[in-house]
Amino acid sequence: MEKNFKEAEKFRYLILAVQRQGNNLLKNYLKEIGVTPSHAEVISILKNAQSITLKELGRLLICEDGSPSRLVERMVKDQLIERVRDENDSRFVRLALTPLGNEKYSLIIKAEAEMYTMLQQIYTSDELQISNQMLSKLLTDTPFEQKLEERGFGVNK
Amino acid sequence: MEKNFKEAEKFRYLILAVQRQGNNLLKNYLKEIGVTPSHAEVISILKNAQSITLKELGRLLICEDGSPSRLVERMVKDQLIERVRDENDSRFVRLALTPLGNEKYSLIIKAEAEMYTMLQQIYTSDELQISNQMLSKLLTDTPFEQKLEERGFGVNK
DNA sequence: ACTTAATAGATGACGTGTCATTTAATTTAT
DNA sequence: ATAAATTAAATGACACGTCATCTATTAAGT
Repeated sequence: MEKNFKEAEKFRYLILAVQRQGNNLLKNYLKEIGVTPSHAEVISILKNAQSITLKELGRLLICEDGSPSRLVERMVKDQLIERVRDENDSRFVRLALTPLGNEKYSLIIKAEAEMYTMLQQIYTSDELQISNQMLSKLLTDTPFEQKLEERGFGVNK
Repeated sequence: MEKNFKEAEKFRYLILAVQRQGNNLLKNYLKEIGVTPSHAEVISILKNAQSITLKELGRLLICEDGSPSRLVERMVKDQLIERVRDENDSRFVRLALTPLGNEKYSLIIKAEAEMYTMLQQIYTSDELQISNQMLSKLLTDTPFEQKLEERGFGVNK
């Protein structure tokens, strides 16, 4: 067994740094659109799964766990999405993009594309795949594995 | 140029997921010690660089940027560290571990070692090195590159 | 039918990180 | 020597995520 944890410790901080750096980058790209990276994630999910419930959204979100009441609350206030009580079971709230939310979506796609392009300038296609495989290994048997699976980012996708 | 951003998008969410999963794991390990991952980072830095100033701490921290006044404030209240005004230039505040902070440090080391051991059970030594190289590439010419360098996690360390 | 259990979501309280501003101390310029 | 500029840290305001608790609605058990 390894008793030298230097590389492991380095990995820990690299993951933190890369996540924060990427988030800052995306935040800047999204700033002029007036949304945060979390907003962008919600809007993207809603675009691909209209009329989802709050609970289902929570199951799909990577940026937050538990029920995203607070995040949704803010986005409703910002007129990005709207809450609609379910007809059959009024415990559920179904979420939908507003016209404003739809407008933002097309802008978000462009901002994200810029970031992904930048990433592809640093990593070759092979490197990106290898990195994804390596990172995926760390999520085996964690709640995130299922989230990513349901989002279409599973191992064999 | 790639127009298919699927892998890049997957990478984005994998980084977020891995960071959050790792943070949750560490948070649980540290819970019984009564400190957070951020606390652990500060304590580790202070152990290796006694009598550092608040500003220098800010330069070294990965978990937060800017001046970590708030983080330090809470840790002082928790009696983990103490503030000492610099004799020569009383604008500066020098930070030092309290006896309690020192006690926590030895426990933190053990908790972190458990996590690093777990990581080493998932990754081979080679995989870990490759991952670190890959992640490091993303931080080229970013503020984090310098932080990691100063922390002893530079490219050739 | 009525009571109890389970479920979805909302809410209060809290810890946390960030930014802009303010305060205090030192350095520089005149 | 004095005034202005610079610097370190503290502080107020705010956005965010998490947890425990509460409310409302539906389902299950008797």
